Amino acid sequence: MKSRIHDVAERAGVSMKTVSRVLNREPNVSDKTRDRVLEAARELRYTPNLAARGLATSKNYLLALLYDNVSPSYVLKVQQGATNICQESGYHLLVHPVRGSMSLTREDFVPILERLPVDGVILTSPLSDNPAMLAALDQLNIRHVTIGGAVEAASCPAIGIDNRQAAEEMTRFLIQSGHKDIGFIKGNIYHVSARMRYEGFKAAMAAHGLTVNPEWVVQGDYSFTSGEVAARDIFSKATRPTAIFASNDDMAAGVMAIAGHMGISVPDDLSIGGFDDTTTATLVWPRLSTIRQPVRDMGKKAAEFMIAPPCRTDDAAAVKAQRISYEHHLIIRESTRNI
Amino acid sequence: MKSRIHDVAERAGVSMKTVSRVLNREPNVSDKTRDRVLEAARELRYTPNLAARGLATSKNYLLALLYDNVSPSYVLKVQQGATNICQESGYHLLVHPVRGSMSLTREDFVPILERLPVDGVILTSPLSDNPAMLAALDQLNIRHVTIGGAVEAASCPAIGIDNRQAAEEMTRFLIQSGHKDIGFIKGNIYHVSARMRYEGFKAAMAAHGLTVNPEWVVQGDYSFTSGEVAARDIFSKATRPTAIFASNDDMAAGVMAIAGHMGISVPDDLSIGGFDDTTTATLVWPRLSTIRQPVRDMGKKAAEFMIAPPCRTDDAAAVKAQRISYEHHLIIRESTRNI
DNA sequence: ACACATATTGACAGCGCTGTCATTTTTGCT
DNA sequence: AGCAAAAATGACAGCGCTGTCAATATGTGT
Repeated sequence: MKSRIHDVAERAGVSMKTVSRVLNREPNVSDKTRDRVLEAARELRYTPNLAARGLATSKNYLLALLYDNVSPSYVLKVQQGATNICQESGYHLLVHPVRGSMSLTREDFVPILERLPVDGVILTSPLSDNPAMLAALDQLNIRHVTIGGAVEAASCPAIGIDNRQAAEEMTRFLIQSGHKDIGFIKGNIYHVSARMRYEGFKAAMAAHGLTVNPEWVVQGDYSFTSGEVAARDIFSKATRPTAIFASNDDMAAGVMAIAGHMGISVPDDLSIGGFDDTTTATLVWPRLSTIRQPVRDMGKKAAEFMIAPPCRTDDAAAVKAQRISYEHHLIIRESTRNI
Repeated sequence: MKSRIHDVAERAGVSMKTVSRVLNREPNVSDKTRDRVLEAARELRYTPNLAARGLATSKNYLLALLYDNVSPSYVLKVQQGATNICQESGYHLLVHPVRGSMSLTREDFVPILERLPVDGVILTSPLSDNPAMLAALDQLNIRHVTIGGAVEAASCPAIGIDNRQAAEEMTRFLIQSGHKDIGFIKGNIYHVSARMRYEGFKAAMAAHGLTVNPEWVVQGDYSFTSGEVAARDIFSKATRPTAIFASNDDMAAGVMAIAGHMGISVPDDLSIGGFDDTTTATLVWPRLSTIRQPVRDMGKKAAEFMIAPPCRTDDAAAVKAQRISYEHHLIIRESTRNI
């Protein structure tokens, strides 16, 4: 039924070790032998036994993707990218939700991580910036990479975008569309990305000599509902902004829902900007102008980092090469207009 | 650093085999010994080596969740349920997208499945009803369970809801709200669920002596965009229905977008019913009336089936117990109203 | 043709665990 | 107490693979 390396070796007339060498692309195998082995393997539909290989090499050929509470489409895209790369390298991806990560301590994470039989962990925001998680990973000496967290200051491979600059760009776009009265909905306080986006917003406003009306700046948590709450809050003030920049799409959708509810027309009475270009952005009507990040590519790159042999931590250049800021793109749709 | 079963055995003053027995909850261990072993294991922070265990038992302690193109929130919920159960049993979940599954043949699936080092596969719709996939699974003798496919006729453990009855219920609700002119948007033709929902719709209409206007029945594919296209189509006819039942939430959202675009007010001019109660349903405004299925529970049950020892296929009662129809619930929100 | 360096190949142990089966201990009963 | 049956425990092999290192084949320079 299931063929072993032994069978392939016999069929090819070589030793098991030679088969192993061919299969693992080790050097020092003559071309003739290699071909013979590959053919035998193909004929026997041989596939290596992961467990045995793992036992012998003390590798698991498994990566874990950890997430908490991010939008489904975001996780799924990261997942797709990572899975792609894993497949190419004979790895597999374990997906693991972590609930309520923000109230967990290092001691809570350790047992979770301990029983994850993986060679590397991919963290998505807000886990990316969770010091307890990072400490647990370090303690257990598990390789990891973060997505969507702080990139510059990262103590491990980190992948993200320049949230500050992206938020500036969106804000600038709104300003250039004629908006002066712009509201802002802040994201989850635990996400570094949320802070950076707010910074970017303030910077762009200041750069154009506009003042930020504190009544129109509301704390959200990246959820649709928090967007609704924030919108209600803003609309309850004496004056109304002509545009609202929500720091993610879900919250922007929340604003839109409330606007719809209150008979405020988007984009005629109110322009709305989002962030992330998740499926939500095109699901609502009018569709959201937003910032797109190459999430799938980020997932790919993360998996690549985890699969590649670890770079020596004393090689500063190599370490730095593991901190990557991807390009973002401003996507203009129907939720914003010139005034 | 990493402790092995050997260390635990030494510390507890017993043989490795006894430790193994305790850890695997095998019978025939005295309580005193068990306690001693468990304590030793705890002190040493012992966690079993999956690879070694897998090699010895020729099990992998891994399940795979295969999906193609379903809505992200749906997959993620199934995933959460399955992961829960896996964790309890020391299993792990591999998540694996399969793109364009409908044009793939058995020969295409075999290599994909072959290199999946798992003990069981969980299929979500439309994979659940894909004969090529099921054939490949059978050929490779891989245990599997389907979610959201046909339940009654299934040749393997199958989990779902009664789509027909659920669709009837939604239709009945619309009719009882005073609607007589009801349009229907059909789901992806490859999904058995889509056919059943359409059947249910027709049945309910017939049961109330209402005729289905073929101009208002449009083929969709479960995507948001197809909902938009279908809506445009329906709205281009001479007369307009007072309600549209889209066979999933994404398409319903598409209808809503077009309605918004065309100045058709929901629910005043048009009631819209969805299906699935995904996050989309509460993301749009007005929120969708829809049918909720216990997706997370279904994921849990699926994992349970795969982890439990296989039931003898000659035991008809046990086989039948592996075909489960969950209860659904009609959720009434703001997208529908009495007329 | 020879000695030597280099490239290729193979024998074998052992990764950490569990299944089998033999051995020892406990229990129940007369 | 004495015996058989049952329960608890342990010794050991081996799951399928790769790392180590020794053995063999091939090539090079004289």
